[in-house]
Amino acid sequence: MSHDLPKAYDPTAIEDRWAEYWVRERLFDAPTPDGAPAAPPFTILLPPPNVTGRLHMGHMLNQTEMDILTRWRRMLGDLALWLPGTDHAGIATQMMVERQLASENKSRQELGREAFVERVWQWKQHYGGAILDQMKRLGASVDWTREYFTMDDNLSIAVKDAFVRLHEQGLIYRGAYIVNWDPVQQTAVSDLEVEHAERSGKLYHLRYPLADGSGSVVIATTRPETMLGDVAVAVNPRDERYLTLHGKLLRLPLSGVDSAPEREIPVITDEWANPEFGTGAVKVTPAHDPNDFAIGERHALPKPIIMDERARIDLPGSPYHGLDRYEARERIVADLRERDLLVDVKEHALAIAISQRSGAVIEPRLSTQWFVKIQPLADKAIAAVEQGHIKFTPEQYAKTYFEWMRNIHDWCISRQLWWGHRIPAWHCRNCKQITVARETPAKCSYCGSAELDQETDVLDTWFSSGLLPCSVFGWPRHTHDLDVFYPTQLLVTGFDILFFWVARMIMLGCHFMLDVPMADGSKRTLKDAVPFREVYIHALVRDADRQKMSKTKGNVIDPIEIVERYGTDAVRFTLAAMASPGTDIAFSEARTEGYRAFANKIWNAARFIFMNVDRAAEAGIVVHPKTLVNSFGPDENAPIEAHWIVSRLNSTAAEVNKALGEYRFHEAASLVYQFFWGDFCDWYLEIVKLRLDFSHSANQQASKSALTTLLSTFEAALRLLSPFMPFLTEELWHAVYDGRTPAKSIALTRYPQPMEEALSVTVEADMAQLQELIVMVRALRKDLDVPEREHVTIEMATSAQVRELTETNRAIVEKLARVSAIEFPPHWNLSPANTRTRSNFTVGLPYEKKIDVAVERERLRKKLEQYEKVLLNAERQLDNVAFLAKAPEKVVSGLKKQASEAAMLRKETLDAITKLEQLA
RNA sequence: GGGCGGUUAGCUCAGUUGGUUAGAGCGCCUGCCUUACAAGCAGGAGGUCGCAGGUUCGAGCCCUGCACUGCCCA
Repeated sequence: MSHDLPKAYDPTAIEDRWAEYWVRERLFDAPTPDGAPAAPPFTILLPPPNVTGRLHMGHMLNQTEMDILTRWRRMLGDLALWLPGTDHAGIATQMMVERQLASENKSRQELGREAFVERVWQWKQHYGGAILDQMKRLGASVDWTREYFTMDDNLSIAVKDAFVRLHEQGLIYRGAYIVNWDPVQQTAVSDLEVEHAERSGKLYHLRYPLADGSGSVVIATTRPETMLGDVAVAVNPRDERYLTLHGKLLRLPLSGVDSAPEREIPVITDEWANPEFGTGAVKVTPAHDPNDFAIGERHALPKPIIMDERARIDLPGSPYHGLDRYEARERIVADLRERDLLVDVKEHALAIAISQRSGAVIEPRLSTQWFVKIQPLADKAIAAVEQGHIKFTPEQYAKTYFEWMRNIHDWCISRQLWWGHRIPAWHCRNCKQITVARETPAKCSYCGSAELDQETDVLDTWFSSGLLPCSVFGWPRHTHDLDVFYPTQLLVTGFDILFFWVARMIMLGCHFMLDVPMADGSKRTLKDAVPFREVYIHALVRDADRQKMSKTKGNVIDPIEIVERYGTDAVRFTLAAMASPGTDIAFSEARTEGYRAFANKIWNAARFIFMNVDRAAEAGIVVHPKTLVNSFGPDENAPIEAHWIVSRLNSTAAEVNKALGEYRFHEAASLVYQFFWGDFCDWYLEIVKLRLDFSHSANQQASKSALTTLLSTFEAALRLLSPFMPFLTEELWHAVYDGRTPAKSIALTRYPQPMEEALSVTVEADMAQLQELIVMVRALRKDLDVPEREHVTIEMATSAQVRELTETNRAIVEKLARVSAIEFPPHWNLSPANTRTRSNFTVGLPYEKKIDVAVERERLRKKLEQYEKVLLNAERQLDNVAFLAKAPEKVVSGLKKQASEAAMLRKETLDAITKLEQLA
């Protein structure tokens, strides 16, 4: 047996090897079954990381959770399919390549669209696999044969098809509206890609003179430069200050172009004007403000655009033409001041919109874009969750989801980028009509002209990723994959893309899949049209001080670096152990260090076990690994620790399975941890050392039985731990079988399931009794300063039952508490300092120690206080008639028992104090 | 402004429909190189569960108010 394990666990020595093995052997491929699947499918889709991305802690948390669940479900026997892939990430990728071009002093405009897109593909071939390679290294158990990229041909077909269908259904329209314009990227971005921040700014009070020279109006604005696009000044109709001005014309200062006079604009009345804000009079710039746009619509005002795509003033002939918006602001303010039209400048906190991608301040801008009429899709998406076809964990996210979905706006899906799915619409040069089609049309479907130009805009990236749950399985074709794997079971993701992606998948999935019949040909209902049945939303990974990680703060933790230092398993375990639903994770290296120690602990337990297997083999006792896969249980005559550890294993398995089913990763992880370290190593291994005597004089049958239970329990415990620590368990599991494993990987074995017959309440209670005794003796030894290595005699006073238990298991107590003899004297002569009392027994240790009466008195006083507190609390309730009448019997009897125990302990302690005072 | 959360040991967090002495990891103190493991073993200290009321036989958990704090949306 290759049992020469190094003394300390070194993850770097084994992880690469297994990561490569898993991929090479295609262990996690889930080929499409012929016909109906034999096992229930467990399908899960990786939220596709940006193809430009590098793995960060959020990814690692997300993937750890998915991997734990997928490995678990696979080990439960499900047909587990985890699909990996990347997102083409329109803006991010385009930016990346443009930056690369810039370093070569080139621009995409110089290159031209076709060459630029070609260049992006080259970039993708080169660097696009980085994040998936990292995933491979971390051992994600995905099916690599099904890897997708959102710009793949088949997924592009789905995108085109979805667009055309929505268009045919009248759910796509094109129109001029105010959008969030990113002047750096020069594209529209969605509301969701815009962040709001508070900045200190200024509120300018400007005077607009009346055209007839009879006076003026003072308006307040935070953006004076937009005055060049003003078409009116609005006042509230009920604002008495301005009643006389209704309908009058104002002369708009600085609006002269070339030698033309300044424009005249009307004073209009609109409820939007808030008498409380500023001066109560507000300028109206319909092309550069969403609210002003609405006013413009209501009053049929013109909507002149005064800035170009880069947010520079675009008014040929104006002295401000060509100026950047902020430069223009300064100039305009200066010019107004010079003309005495600047009345006041006040400090003002303003909310500004920032483009998430480029960091540029968003310029609201009137432009022609493509939109999805979202209400019909949202209605289905709301119904799907309301009717329980999709379940959120934590539940509160359903509320957030509803809130957003019920206040949804039409979705602007066009982007002025080159990298992405080009909108399948063709403009006719002749009749100006638009032809939308799946294939490039030869002629205009309106006038028949062949002079067609394809729309230059591309689709929002989320339009394609929103289709993934259908498109990865071949939609719009009705494939067998769709029959088998759709809907997916689960989506694991972060709350930050709840609206971006989760909501859109639900909308698009519900909308399109309703038209795809079920495998048996029956009509699909909403229940099976949903893209996934459950959504588990995880929290944010923060740094150890709970700060959000950010590049600017410099507190970003690189998961790969941490993995290299502590091992993948330790990092995974840290994330799992801290992943309590709904709570952000403050990632702490101290915890990871602790879990590396845990891995090391298991490693060393294995070394100990293998050492004994080898020793046994030398004595001719061979435990065949083959027997291990069968259900096992110690024989009737086996000692208590054998029955106990098997019972603990089974109850732990029951709890872990339950916890994983409810996405309680932290609970599952700590249960396994507790079992492996606490029960298995601290207690069972120490006890079992008593049985591993393979000399000829020993009872070989008993030794063999002990070794079998030891090895079997360990093997099962490895399986229990495997989804959390796949590398370590894979390595040790192969070692357990000495290369003759029953499967290619521990990941392909079965997850431990609780067996009723292996659970024993009695054994667990008896063992708890022994543990309590051992802990008491150890504590007494410490108090009495007994040297660590010295063996001592102990005395006990207890019931016949506990006495029998203790005598039967004398060897255990003697070994674990370093006891040489246990006596049951008829009379108790030991001093209080040498005595400890628990509810079921009193134990004493005859040992001379100069007693510090003060210390001992203080110790007893504290104990007394504790018992009295418990007693008081119990009596208070037991004296209460209402409590006795209303509380459940179990609580009452439990409390009675507790009260009598506390009373007894209290008396013992009081006696001890009395004796102590006599000594002093 | 609207919505959703959080406040429990020095730190980071658990605590499932209210029910018997509120737990864990790390850190801290003390003693041990006990031949699987010093990345270890053993023992220990440490909490009036943010504050104030209320409901209940019973509240860390439910209700109201307050304070502080985080996030989302407008």
